[in-house]
Amino acid sequence: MAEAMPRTRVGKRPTVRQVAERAGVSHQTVSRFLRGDPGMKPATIERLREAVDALGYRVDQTARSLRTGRSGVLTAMLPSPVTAFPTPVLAAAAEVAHDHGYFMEVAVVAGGSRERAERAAELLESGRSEGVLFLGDLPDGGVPSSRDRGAFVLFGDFDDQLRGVGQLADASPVAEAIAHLAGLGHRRFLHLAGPQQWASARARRAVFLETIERLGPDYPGLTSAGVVPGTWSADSGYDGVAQLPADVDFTAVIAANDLVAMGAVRALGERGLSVPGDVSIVGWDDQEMGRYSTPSLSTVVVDREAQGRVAMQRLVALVRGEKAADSGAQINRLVWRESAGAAPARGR
Amino acid sequence: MAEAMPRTRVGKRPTVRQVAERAGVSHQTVSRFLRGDPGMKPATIERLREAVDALGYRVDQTARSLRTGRSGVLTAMLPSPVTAFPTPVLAAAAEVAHDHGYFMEVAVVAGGSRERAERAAELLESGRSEGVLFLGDLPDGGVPSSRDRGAFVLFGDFDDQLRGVGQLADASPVAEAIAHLAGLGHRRFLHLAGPQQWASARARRAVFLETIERLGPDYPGLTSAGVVPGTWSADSGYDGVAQLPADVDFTAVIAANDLVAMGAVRALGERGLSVPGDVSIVGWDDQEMGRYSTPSLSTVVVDREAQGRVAMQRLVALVRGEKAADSGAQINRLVWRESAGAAPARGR
DNA sequence: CTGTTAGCGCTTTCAT
DNA sequence: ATGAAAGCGCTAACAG
Repeated sequence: MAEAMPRTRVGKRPTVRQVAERAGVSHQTVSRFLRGDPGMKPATIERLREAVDALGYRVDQTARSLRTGRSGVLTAMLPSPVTAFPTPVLAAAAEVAHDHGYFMEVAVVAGGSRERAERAAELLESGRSEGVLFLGDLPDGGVPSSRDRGAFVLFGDFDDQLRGVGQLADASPVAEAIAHLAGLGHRRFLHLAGPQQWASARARRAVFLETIERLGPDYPGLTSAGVVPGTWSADSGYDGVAQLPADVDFTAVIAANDLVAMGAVRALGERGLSVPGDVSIVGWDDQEMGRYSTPSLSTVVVDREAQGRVAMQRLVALVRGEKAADSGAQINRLVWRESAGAAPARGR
Repeated sequence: MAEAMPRTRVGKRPTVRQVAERAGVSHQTVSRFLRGDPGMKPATIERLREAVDALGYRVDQTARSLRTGRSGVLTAMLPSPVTAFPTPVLAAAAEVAHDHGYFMEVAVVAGGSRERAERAAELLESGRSEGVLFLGDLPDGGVPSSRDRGAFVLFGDFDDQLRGVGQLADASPVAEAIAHLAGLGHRRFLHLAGPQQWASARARRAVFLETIERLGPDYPGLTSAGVVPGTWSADSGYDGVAQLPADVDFTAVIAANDLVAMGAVRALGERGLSVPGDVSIVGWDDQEMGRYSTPSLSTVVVDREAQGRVAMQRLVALVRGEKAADSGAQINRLVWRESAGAAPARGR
């Protein structure tokens, strides 16, 4: 029962030497062939191609890595208590990695940012990975900057939705939304903020406050009705509104994301406030469901592919010791749907 | 400018020999220590622990893999044109892998099932991974059963939502939903089916038809108003209903998932039909937004953690040549919310 | 343009 | 309970 299985390696894979023998060359020449060495006699190449095919030979990546000291692997690291992750981000990143000759693996790490930093160090120092891309909230105590073994770490300046954080401008759609709504007559804005350990949540909150301040002179009466702390969940949006004191007055809500917005819409309804009749609301993410809900949600469309691409380009550049090209791609775009409209007539 | 970076290995990592020297033992003994060999003198152990700590030594996984022939890596493979993937599934799988001493990597592969099968073979045969877990729709032409190099492949009998497919019973909530709704007076059921290359979509469709048939005798007049082919998207649900001929008569809809359900709700509304006043509808997935939408969606709650766990347990068992324990966990649970209710009074 | 010689860092016999 | 020798499959150097 507990007899250890023999673990018989059924069909040992062929090695360079076997290929060499079959092609009538030295194993070294095979190696050259495998790496696509430019200067080789066409005849030799042909014989080698034949031998490789016939034997079904594949390079042993482990052996190659041992010798070269490079694993050819880059890691995207996800925090685990995130319910869903947009695969377009990952797919785009993987594609970029692939184009540069790397294999991208994803590590899903449960626990806090400490655990992730730890795992990253482990991956790097054990030689499994050459670089780590931190997705999600930032590791608290910074990032292990272990440069040993040629390993690099791209500091996690990409956020949950992979919002770039370097440029605070990335939360600019919040400013845009406020300006637009102010133009429609709205004056009192509420912000349902996301979890502040996430850089994107912080950015949105900051832009919210700053914009209200900045636009004040242009729109007399423009004020913040408050910033309600919360999470990324629909519950949070619902509770945030439901637990608001009765005298809080507002006609526009900037929600941390679409889920929060959806929760808020329901809570508003239960308070007898209709959207967009009494209150306008804007989310973030362009979740598919929000396009068909009633009301459909005004939101910020995020270019997930671009996020993944940009992030991975930076990591690849870093690992190679090059300088990352600063692609100024426009990643976020505000779209207006049913959940936002003109401010209600004055006087309640 | 274009000067190739020297790629100086800044701080070459210490090896077993350095540790051995410092601890005054042979490199061999270090190896034993690393693998936790039981029979060792406590004093030696202590000296080794000290040396390892002091030098900041970490095992070189690449070298170890080369020698042992086992990479210690298992791969979860995701198809790429899937907008979002529930991380709980991945997290649970990763945890199980970890508990068994494996590292789980995720590979996001763009393209069709052919590309994924190809990539799997590559991973296995190159020795990077010891086993692959196919998530998402099934590779068309079966799976590469390469047993070389001790590699195994868990055939992808897990679906998009990781619905186990072996037991068709897994779509049983559909049967349950129909029975419940029939009890509430519904007689004409419409099915908005998911993409049929996904096993779970096929299963739901099959159970739908089979249940209507089976329950016919108990509920006179019970019939299918049709099965509308579609995808997993909200668009699909919307179009499916919007393009229905005017004379199609039904009071209950079984949707492929929540997105489809949400799209359908809107299309119904535009046809002048209210949910659940005129039509009841049930989705699948328990998407967070559906809990707060108006109407909130009746749906099937899926235990994502259980799915990930079960899947990985099977893979680990397979790789080790053991037999997988058939955990009969209850994974799906129907919940009733606002979108479903009694059938409207007869006679339209 | 191709072959020979070493050796990456570790673990696995086999001694002692 | 520990040490010595050998080699996993590959590529980097240096010859030829």
